[in-house]
Amino acid sequence: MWPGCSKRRWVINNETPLSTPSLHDEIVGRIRDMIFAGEFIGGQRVPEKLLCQQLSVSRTPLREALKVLAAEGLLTLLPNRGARVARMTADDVDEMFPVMGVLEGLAGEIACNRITDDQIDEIRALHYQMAAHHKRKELAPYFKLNQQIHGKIFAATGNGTLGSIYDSLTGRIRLARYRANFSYERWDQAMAEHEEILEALSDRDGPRLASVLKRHLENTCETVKEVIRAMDDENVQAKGAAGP
Amino acid sequence: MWPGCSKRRWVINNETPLSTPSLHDEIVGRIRDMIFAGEFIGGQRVPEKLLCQQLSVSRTPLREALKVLAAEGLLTLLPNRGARVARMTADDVDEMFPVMGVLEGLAGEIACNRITDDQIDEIRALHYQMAAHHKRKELAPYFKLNQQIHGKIFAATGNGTLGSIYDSLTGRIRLARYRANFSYERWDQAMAEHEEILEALSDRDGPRLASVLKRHLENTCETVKEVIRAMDDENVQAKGAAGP
DNA sequence: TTTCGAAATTATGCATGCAATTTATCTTAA
DNA sequence: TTAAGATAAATTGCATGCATAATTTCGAAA
Repeated sequence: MWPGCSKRRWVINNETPLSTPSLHDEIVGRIRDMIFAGEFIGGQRVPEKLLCQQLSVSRTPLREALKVLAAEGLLTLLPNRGARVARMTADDVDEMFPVMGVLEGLAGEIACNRITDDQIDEIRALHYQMAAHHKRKELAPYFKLNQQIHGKIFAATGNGTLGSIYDSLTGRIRLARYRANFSYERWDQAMAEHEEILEALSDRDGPRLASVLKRHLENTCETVKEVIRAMDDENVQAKGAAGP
Repeated sequence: MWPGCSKRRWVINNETPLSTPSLHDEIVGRIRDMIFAGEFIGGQRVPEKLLCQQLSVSRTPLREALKVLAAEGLLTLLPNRGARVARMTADDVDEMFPVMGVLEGLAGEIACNRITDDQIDEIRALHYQMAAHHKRKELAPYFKLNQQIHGKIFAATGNGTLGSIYDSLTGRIRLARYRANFSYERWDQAMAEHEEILEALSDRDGPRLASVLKRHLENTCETVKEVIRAMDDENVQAKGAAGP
C-alpha cells in the first residue's frame, strides 16, 4: 500500500498525527469514537480494508483493536465474517438496567461520603451549563454534559473499578443513538431529576441520592428502549417484514 | 518456524487438537486457563515467543489473544515491554469488594424470585459435595465447587450481563492464588455461611440471601487480602527491601 | 572489584503475503 | 423471469519479515 514506507508513524496520517505511543491503542480510541459518533449504523458489516484506509494503518494493529472493542462489547466479531457494531435489544437494556441501578446506588452512597466541596462545585457548574442547553433544546451538548456529570459522580467515589464497569455499561447503552423519537416530556423529567441529584449531592444525603439516581435511571432506560424500538420499526419498514 | 506449513490447524499441536473454529479464541481460553492454573507467577514477564512455542501458533493470533486478555483485566500490557499477569493489590480488592457486594445482593434478590426447584436441587447437590471436601480439608475441589455454586446463583437470575460482570471480577480475584496462609477458622466460617445461603435460597428469602452473601463476601475478601499480603511479604523477603 | 557505557542480542510493533472461507456475479435450466 | 449451481472476486485468518525499542553482555575506567 505504501511501498518502501518505513518511517511510518510520523508521516502518514492525513488527519491526526497519531502521536508516538502504541498504534493499536490509538486505533481502539479512534474506532470507539467513530462508533459513538454513529458512523457505522445498524448491525452492518465493517470491512477491515475500509477501516485500514480511513485510519491509514495496516490490518495487524487494526485487527488487534477490533478484538479489544469486541471484548468491550462494542463490536460483535463473527468468525470469517467480519465485525459489526453490536446491536442492543430492548432485552439487553432490561438486563443492564438493574445492574446499573445498584452500581449508581453504590456510587451515590460512596460519593456522598467522600466528595469534596470543589468536586461539588465542578458538578454544579456542569449542571447549570446542562440546564441552559436543556432550555434551548440543544440535545447533543446536553447529552455530553449529562454524561460528564454522571462520570464525575463516579469519579468522586475514588473507586476505579466501579467507574470502569459503569463506563463500559454506559458505553454499550450509547450504541442506541438518541435521535428522533425523543420525548420532550421525558427530557423535562430527566432535567428535574438532575436538580434533585444536585441537591442530594450538595446535602451529602446518600440514601436520597441513591433513590433519585435510581428513578433517573428508569427514565433513561425507558428513553433508550423507545429509541431502540423506533429503530427496529424503521428497519422492519425498510426491509419488509420477512425474516431471513 | 515451520517452513512450508500450510494445512496447519489439523496437524500441528502436540497436546490438544485445537478444533477447527478460530484459533485466537482458542488461544484466549488456553492462556486464561494457564493464568488461573498459576503457570505465570507474580507480575513476571511472559515473552510472546515462549507462548508461541507452547501453544504452537504464530505471533499474530497470539498477540490478538493477549489484547483480549488485557481488556479482561487478566494481563497488563506495557508498551514495547510485553505482557505480565496483572497483579492484584489489597487496594484493588478493597475497590472490588463493594462492587461485588451490590452485584451479589442483586443476584440474590433476583435469583430468589426466579429460581426453579430443579436449580435449587442442583445447587444443593453441589453444596453437599463441597461440604464433604471441606470436611476432608481438600482445598482445591472445595474452591471449584464453591465457584460453581456462586455461578449457578448468578445463572439462576437469567441476567447474562450481571453474570458476565461478576465472572470478570471473580476472574481477577482468582489471580491471587489461594495457597498457603489459608486460615482454617475462616474456612469453617465460610462453610457455615454457605449453609445459610442454601437455606435462604431454599426458602426463596431474597433479603436474607442478600445479607448472607454480603457477609460471606466480606469473609472471602479478607481471605484474599491475607493471601495477597502473604505473597507480598514473600517477594519482599526474596528480593530484599530495596526498590528497583 | 565495582560501576558506567557501548555494542550485541533479544523482543516487540507493524506491514505484507498466502491460503481458506465467504460473498458476489454469471450462467443455465425450469 | 426466477431459481439453483458454478465460477470469480473479495474478505478474513494466519505466518512471516523487517524496523524499532528494550534488555543483556561485555569491556574499560575508577
